[in-house]
Amino acid sequence: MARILITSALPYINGVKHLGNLAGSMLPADLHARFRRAQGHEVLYVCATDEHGTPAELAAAEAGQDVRTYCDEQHLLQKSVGEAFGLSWDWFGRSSNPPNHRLTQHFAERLEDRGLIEERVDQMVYSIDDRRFLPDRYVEGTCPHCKHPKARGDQCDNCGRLLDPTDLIEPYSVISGSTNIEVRDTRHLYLLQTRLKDEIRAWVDSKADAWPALTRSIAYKHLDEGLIDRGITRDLAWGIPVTRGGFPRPGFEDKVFYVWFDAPIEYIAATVEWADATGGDWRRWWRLDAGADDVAYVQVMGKDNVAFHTVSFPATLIGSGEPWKQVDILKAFNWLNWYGGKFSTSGKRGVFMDQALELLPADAWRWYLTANAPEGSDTAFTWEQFQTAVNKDLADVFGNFVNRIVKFAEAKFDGVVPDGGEPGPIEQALYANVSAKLAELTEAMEALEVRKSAQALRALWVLGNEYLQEAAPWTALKTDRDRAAVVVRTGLNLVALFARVAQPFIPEAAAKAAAAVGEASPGAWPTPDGRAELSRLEPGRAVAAAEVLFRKVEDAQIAEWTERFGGAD
RNA sequence: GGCUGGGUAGCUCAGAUGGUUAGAGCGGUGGAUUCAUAACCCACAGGUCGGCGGUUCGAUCCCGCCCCCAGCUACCA
Repeated sequence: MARILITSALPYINGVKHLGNLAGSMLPADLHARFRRAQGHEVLYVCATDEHGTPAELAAAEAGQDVRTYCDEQHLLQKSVGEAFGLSWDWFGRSSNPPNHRLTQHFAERLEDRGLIEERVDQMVYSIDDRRFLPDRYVEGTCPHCKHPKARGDQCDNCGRLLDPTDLIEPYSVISGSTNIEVRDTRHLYLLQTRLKDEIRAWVDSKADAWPALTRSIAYKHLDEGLIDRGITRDLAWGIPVTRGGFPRPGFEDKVFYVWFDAPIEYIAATVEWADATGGDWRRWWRLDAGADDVAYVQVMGKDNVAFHTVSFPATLIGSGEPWKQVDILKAFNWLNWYGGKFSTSGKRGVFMDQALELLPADAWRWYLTANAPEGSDTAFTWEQFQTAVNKDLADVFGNFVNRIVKFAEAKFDGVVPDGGEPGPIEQALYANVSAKLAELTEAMEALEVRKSAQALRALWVLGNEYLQEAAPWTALKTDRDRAAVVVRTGLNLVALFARVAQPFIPEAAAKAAAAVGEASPGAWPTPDGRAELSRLEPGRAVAAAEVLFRKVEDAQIAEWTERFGGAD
């Protein structure tokens, strides 16, 4: 038994997340957490809302709320939606909570003590009417190169050139539209990553073999281009105050730490929140000097987050000089696309988590999003494919298998696991096939290969249908009741097995399937011994057909949803 | 612009350290079966493996150039 720490990228506080966010971080992390728990490992899966930064302040203002109230509401909303999706967090924290304040300030002070922090003066655009500094992309104006009228301060979307806000012709604030803006000096703290580059590279070298290609290449890209020093504070009101010696840092009273500095620290802080609430020991998971050296730490995220997790956050931890647990496996996902474009909050493109649950149960979405996870490249969401995944895989192959064999047992064997007979050649072949597929599934699950895992699981379900087709208990029953009893007993064992291995993917349906054959769920992850795993249910045990596990999605529903959510352009 | 990843059957994607017939699911066609959610099971798919050129006995897999999509480019997160 091992100890496994799992974190998924923190969802930003600004509204319920769309299916792309779910598919690329929280869901695969949950899949792995459930799998590892079923294997009997000690698992801690933590997540949190990422609450600081400019967008949160602006969204709160737009909602007419103060930021704290806004974040309180959004946090509860995201928490409840996540739970409704079956995300099995051991803790879902908040980056705005006190533990993260303490830890973030600790790291910054610690880094400064070690000579890795420096004050520098930046020039930033200040909007006089908005009374705030503006990040580059919150300034827009006319592109000096192509004359596009809505070029952002960091880049022109029309001609693709990189820009400075001062390059723009007739710049204005995106927030208010005001042209009453100017460039002001502002003092900020910089983390001197240049002094850590050798240590960071050495650390990446030590880890990279275990990382997938996407993760590894992004990490080395940043290292090879050369690390630069990073500003870790911002001119904002909402965030973690900048301290020195435990007191407000002179000259930084109106500044806070940059959201990307404090957000990853929340992985640790969320564990502190968990420990405070449950009496657990957070140091045992995070401090190598407190027993964390045997922890395997898995991070799951979208590809846009990789640099922060392979370079920036490690810089913080390495620079502290303290024995912090660092990531071992870093799994990154590409994007789930929406009909040729992206899912987009502002553009109301795509389906959001709360909306999805209004349409169908979480399991339907969980299955689709894992079986079609954007692993190797960006992946397109289509309603047609979603319908197919639910109808074919879940209803026809899995749901129908459970239903057909349990109903048969009810009709012909008094609703109990039948006794009598001995396994024959067909069962021997089944044992071998099941053993092979179980091994394949387990291997893929351990490697966090999500699509491959889903394929192996489906292949396992197909083995059940193939077996019934070949063994044909309905025919055997006419001449040889013992033979039929063997087949039905084996089939019911398959149901129990399927429920256990399906549980990480589709926990609700797996629990129903397990209950149909009198099993609890979640059950233990099976060994790759097909014979043993299919000989577990004792004869005489009562079984009862569940309600239909998965109802089919009708063409009319797909048409309606396509209409409602935009679907094809 | 630079860097990174991707461009494979109608659709969504696997895969190959270069070598006889490039795979899966879905869709489509044919067949078998009747226990079950008109479900399941079996068989069949000939796609210039983005384009052009090169290396090689041989390239879809190596090299060069080009085109397209995505990400990052450090003050969006």
